[in-house]
Amino acid sequence: MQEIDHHSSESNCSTLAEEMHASKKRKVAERTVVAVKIQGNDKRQHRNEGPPSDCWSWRKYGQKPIKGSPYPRGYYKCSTSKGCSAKKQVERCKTDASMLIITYTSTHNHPGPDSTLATNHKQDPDEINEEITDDQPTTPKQEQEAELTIPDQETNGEDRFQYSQSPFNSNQEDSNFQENLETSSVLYDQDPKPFTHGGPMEFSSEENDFFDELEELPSSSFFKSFMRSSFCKDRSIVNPS
DNA sequence: CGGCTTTGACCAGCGC
DNA sequence: GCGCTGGTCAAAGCCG
Repeated sequence: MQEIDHHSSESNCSTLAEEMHASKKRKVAERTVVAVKIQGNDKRQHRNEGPPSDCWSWRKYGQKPIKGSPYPRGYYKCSTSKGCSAKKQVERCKTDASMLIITYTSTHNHPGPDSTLATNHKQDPDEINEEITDDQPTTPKQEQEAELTIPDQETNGEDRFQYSQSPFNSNQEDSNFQENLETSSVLYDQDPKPFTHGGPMEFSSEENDFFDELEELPSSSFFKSFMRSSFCKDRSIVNPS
């Protein structure tokens, strides 16, 4: 993963970042990295580090031990739609077992889960929060738009999402981040509630629980648009590559 | 019975 | 060119 930068936890996952950088073995079209903090009450996570629910259905197709990490990485494909090429990799931060690093690859080529949201999320919601990175192009306007609207969300509907401090939380880091962007073409930034943002997302009580458990969710603007496109009714696929 | 997980094997990219 | 490592495949078993 060439484009990750988990400052997130400089303290937490510094090694992870290294690992990620080290693992730029495969050239991948587009990736979105999400750091998910798991809670102690998450049985599945603890048992098997199952994939945090993001409203899509995922089928595990592989697991590999990762060099330098005590935890294996799980490989998941989207099973919501047969032809969907969306995949994700789930691994634990080797320095912080409570952190899951989820790397989304490709995008869903079928209508968002919103339709399935209410009925299809068999995977229990886990908590997610994150920090994202991605090389997927998002229109500047979209990003701006998203960022501009965020403050509101931040101040009001915290009920669904709680983002903790992202590693890039400060402006300072943000600027540093920008620098990174310039050199790595990675997009980082954080902001609260990518899901609620944009609106039409409605979650079942189960989902709410899920979100209640969220702790930190720094997300990139791309992530926002990604999630939005992925989870919102009005949007379908962002990038059917 | 269908779908999912597990797991070993295989393939391919990258560094040396 | 070779070895290492990550990513995927596919068979077998499990579970609801």
